[in-house]
Amino acid sequence: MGRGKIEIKRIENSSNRQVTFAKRRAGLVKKAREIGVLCDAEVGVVIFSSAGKLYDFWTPKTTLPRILEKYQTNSGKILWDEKHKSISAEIDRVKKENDNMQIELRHMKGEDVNSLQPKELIAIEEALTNGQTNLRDKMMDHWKMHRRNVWALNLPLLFAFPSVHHGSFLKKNLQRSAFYWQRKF
Amino acid sequence: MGRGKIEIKRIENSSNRQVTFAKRRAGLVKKAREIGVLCDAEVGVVIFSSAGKLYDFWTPKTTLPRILEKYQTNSGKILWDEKHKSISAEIDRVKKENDNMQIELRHMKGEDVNSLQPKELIAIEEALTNGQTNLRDKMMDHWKMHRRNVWALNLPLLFAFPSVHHGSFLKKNLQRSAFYWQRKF
DNA sequence: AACTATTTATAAGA
DNA sequence: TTCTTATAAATAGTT
Repeated sequence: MGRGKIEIKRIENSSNRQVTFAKRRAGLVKKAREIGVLCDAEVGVVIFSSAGKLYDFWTPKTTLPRILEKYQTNSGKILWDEKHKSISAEIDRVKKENDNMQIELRHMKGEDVNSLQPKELIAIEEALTNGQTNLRDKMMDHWKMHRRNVWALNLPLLFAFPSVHHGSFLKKNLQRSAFYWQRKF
Repeated sequence: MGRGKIEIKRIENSSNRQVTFAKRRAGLVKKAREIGVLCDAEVGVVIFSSAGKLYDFWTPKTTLPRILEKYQTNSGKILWDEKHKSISAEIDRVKKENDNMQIELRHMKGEDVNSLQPKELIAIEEALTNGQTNLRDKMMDHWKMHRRNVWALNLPLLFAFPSVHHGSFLKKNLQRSAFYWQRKF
């Protein structure tokens, strides 16, 4: 429909292509609007130019989410799946991580260990022992720093320095250092 | 464009409307295809008849999720948000749970405890001690059952029964029960 | 950005 | 309905 007939294939001349795009885009949207009005239909048109710019038209009252929802319902296609897939994978990954940590934590509390093998039990006990050792070292540092601070401030040193031991650091020392260890900070 | 000019308003005669819908729908899709080819554009057309039936067209290689993603990017409209929100909240929740467990686990390994308050340090030590106690009970049960089985099968009891102790159950008993504790199961 | 010769789409008729 | 065709509308090439 013009001075000459054209073949339907990509217009190589860039400025011609751009002009034709603008004309036909307007035409397409006009047609979409018309069929919407004439036939009482819901219509959506989405166009991206080759430059990636978006043009769209939706019949009035038609929000995109609404049309998409209808689209999903009507087509039975699982529109959201593509998007959801990656996100679901992420959730699964995190949940798995979660489960593993939960199990590890429970094991370190001595729970759910009945089905474990001897080697596993030993590994857990070792982890607990290591944790205890590390923690006690840190508690000792904490205490030493406290003691230094107390000394520097020329305050009386209230409690005996907790000695290294193999039982419960807590139980053996809590009483004599009760004030220090129980204060808020 | 026809035998007579028509006003662009809803066609009241239902069968006329239906015919026009079919014709114009075909025309619209043809135009969409043409602009897609001629102008190297991505085009999508979605049409719902007044009866709710879906017709659509997408330029080849254009999946709907892809065009929607582009749509979102280009339009800045938050297409996915509603669907997204709940799922994102779920991720956040799980990730938070994850972080907390990670912290707890690290604490039980004696890591990252420098900034903790005395009370918190004590709680962790207590947790470790409890875990150890529980675990050792279970290990003891494990051992007892093993011993019973051995007895019932009338096999020689290879190792001494591990005695209760306050040090490392592992260290004190691993040597004498090495075979049992180290076997695969 | 307008114009207009043509092609294309389609309203009404068969 | 589907096919036909006169006419309206869209638009390719031009200005």
